[in-house]
Order: sequence, then C-alpha cells, then structure tokens
Amino acid sequence: MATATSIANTAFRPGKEGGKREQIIKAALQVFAEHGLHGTPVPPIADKAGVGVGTLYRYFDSKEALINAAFCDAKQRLQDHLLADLDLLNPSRALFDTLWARLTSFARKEPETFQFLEMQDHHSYLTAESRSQEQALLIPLGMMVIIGQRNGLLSDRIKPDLAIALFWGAFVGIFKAERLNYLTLTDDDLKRARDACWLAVAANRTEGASQ
Amino acid sequence: MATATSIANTAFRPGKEGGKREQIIKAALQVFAEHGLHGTPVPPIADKAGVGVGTLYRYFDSKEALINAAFCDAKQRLQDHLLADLDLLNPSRALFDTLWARLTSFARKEPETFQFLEMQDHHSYLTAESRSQEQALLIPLGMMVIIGQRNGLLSDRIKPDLAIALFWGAFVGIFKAERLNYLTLTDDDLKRARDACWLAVAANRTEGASQ
DNA sequence: AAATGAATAATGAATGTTCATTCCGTTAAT
DNA sequence: ATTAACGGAATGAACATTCATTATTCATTT
Repeated sequence: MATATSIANTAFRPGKEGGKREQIIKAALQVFAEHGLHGTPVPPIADKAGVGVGTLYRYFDSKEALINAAFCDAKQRLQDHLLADLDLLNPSRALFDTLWARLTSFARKEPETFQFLEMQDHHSYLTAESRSQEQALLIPLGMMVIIGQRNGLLSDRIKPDLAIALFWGAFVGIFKAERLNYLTLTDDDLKRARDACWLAVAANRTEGASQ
Repeated sequence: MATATSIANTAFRPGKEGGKREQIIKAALQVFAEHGLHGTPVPPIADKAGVGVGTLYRYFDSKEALINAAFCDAKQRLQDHLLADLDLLNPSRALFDTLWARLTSFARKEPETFQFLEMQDHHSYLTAESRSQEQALLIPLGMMVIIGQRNGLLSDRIKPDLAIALFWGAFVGIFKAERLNYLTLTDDDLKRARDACWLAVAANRTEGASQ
C-alpha cells in the first residue's frame, strides 16, 4: 500500500505523452456531473477517458483523490474565467454585467463543470486544500461588494456575504431549472434575469424605508 | 410469567404495527440528507429508524422505492406548509411576505427535509409519479406570478417560470451558504434578503430602461 | 380470566452483486 | 534488452436484498 502510493506520488512525468491526467480529470468531471459522486464507479471514468482502470490509478491514488483533483481543476477554471483581467476594486454596473456575462458563458460552454461545482455532496470528500480553493473566488467577490457598498453603488442593507449568496443562488437556480427542463433560457431571458438580480443588490432610492 | 428477555422486549412494544412506515421515512430523510442518496447504505437507515433491515424491506420494495416515498412525503409536507389557506389568486406584497415567512420557517424547522429536497441527484431515481408531485407546487406558484404580472404588481419583463426559478434559487442559495458555514442568517438578514428578492421580481418604475 | 396456536410481523445472518483497488502480463520507448 | 507505461482480469470489501427463524398478536377455546 505504501509502495503504490509513493510510485503514484513521485510520477512527475505522466508517461511520454502528456495530457492523460487531464483527459482523466475531464472525463471524471463529466461522469460525476451526470451520475453523482457516489453514483459513478471508477471503470466508466477510465472508459470515457480512453484509458485502462490501472492507468487511472497510476495518476490518482484513489477515487477520492480524483474527486479532489477534479474539483480543484474545475474551480480553478471557473475562477480564471470569471476574474481574469477584471478590476474588482472598481465596481460598477458594467463590472456587474461583465461578471454575469462571464458566468453565463461558463455555464453555457461547460455545463457539466458548472453542475459538478454545484453538487451538494462533495463537501464530505474535500480535503482542506480543496476547500480553501473555494475562498479564492469568494474573497475577491466579497471585497468587490464591500467597495460597491461604500461607493453607494450597491445596497448596504444586506451584508456582502449575503448579497453574494443571494446572487449566486439565483444564478444557479435558473440554470438548474433549465437543466431540469422547467424552462428554456434565451439570451434575452438571461439579460432580464441579470437586470432583476441587479435590482436586488443595487443601491435603491426607495431604501431608507426601514424595516 | 414471561422470561426476562420477553419483558425487555415488550418494553419496546415490538410487533404492534405502529407508525413504522413513518419512522423509516423520517430516518431515511435524515440519513439521505447527510450522506447523499448513493452514499447511504440501507442498514444505517434501518438502524436510525430503530428497526431491522428485513423490516424495512417489509415496508418498501427497494431502496429506490424508499427514496421515492421519502421524496413524495417531503414534497407534500413542503407544499402543505407553503400553500395551506393561501389565496394565491390575490397576489400582493403581503402574500409574498407570507410565502417567504413560510419558506423560512420550513427551512428552519426541518433543515434536513429542505436539504433533501434540493439534492441534485434524486432526479435519476424518481418515478413519473414522484416527478408530477413537483408540479403540484410549481403550477400554483406560476399562476400567482401570472396574475401578479397582470395586476401590475410584479414585473412582466421576466416570464413567470424564470421569476420563480430566480426567487427559489436565491432562497436556496442563502440557506445553502448558511449550511456550509459561509455565513450566519439572523432574522434581520432574512428580512433584508426577502426585500432584496422582492425588488428583483416586483414591478419597478425604472423598468423600460436599457435592453 | 387464562391458555392456545394459527396468522402476522420482525429480525439479522446469508446471498449474490457491484464496487474500489491491485497485480501482473503485455506493449511501447530508448 | 531494459525500463516504464499501460490495460483489464483478479481480489476482497461493501452493498442491496432475501429468507429461514424467532417474536408478537389476537380470535378462539377452556
């Protein structure tokens, strides 16, 4: 057991042809998204990746390790896609629209990745390291909201974490509804949804109303 | 007189058919919510319900049947809790607040039930009948939104299904965030979140704006 | 009332299946 | 020819489900 582990760990050279690790992660993501984490056996993943089961275990110590790798990879890609070249310290309506557009294009281009990331049950699997990956997205967004509130752009009636959860939940909700065939989302629908979300979090002149 | 063994046994009142079916469904719900559908073996469910595995199979043909029963039961309870004595055909801000308050009290009183209902992976398990249960909640809500839009109370820029998905997603999102310890929700937070959601779906004078 | 036993309910060890992981014969690279 | 990568049958553990056995009920008899 210890021997196998060290072999897999020291494998800095993934065969002669790179990309196999990637293939496996990509395949894992798709199958996991479709059948759930506990729900998918390892062999189908290897199958989809076009490698043998034994090979898969050369690259990952266990199914759990594979899950964590897939999670980190997916989260990283989402972060890069969302935050690349974005000046979060200068919130504006345009910045909000950009974020929405990027979120949308991600959910459209990689629906399985998006679904995978929203699955409930990975949290029992994730290592501390995987969990911290979560923060890398949340913290910048949180700062953006704080600044937006200071600037008077965003409503300061709800705390930043809550605003993010609300917004994120709404976004996830409409794509989940589409996936389950409760509705279809046209580009126009997405724009209207975006504007509705903006109304929820933006500073609003009718605010002082008090509870 | 009976032996010591039978005395101990009769203390638990075995044999008599009491709400055993209910017990099992309730236990199943809790364990499923915690470990996921594929993730929970049947024996722990029987354990938690205080019955033997064989007994569980007296009441349910299979694990899948149990999942469906638990799902229908949970959905029914949510529906009853949300819609009881509610005049959905007369939408108003007050009605919206009532719905929110009921949703909140449900999520607070039965967090596992709420989580179970939002789990991604039941859909591959559900029978047609279980699925139709879904509609029993969605259809009345949809009607309410349609009427609200006709009345000028709700924005008609987004279609009813989308409004519901947005609102529902936001609600689920904030409770999910709380469950994962990304935030804590005070009663005040919940009211502010409610108001933010209202802004997202309510008719708004600044509407005609940008495309 | 107390006793009986046929009918019903409950049980958990036993069964066959599916899964994660390993192991070793084969293949490709140098 | 040597070494490392590969694949998939083989292995043992965990699982869903069954079934032979035990416990409980209750209508009937005494």
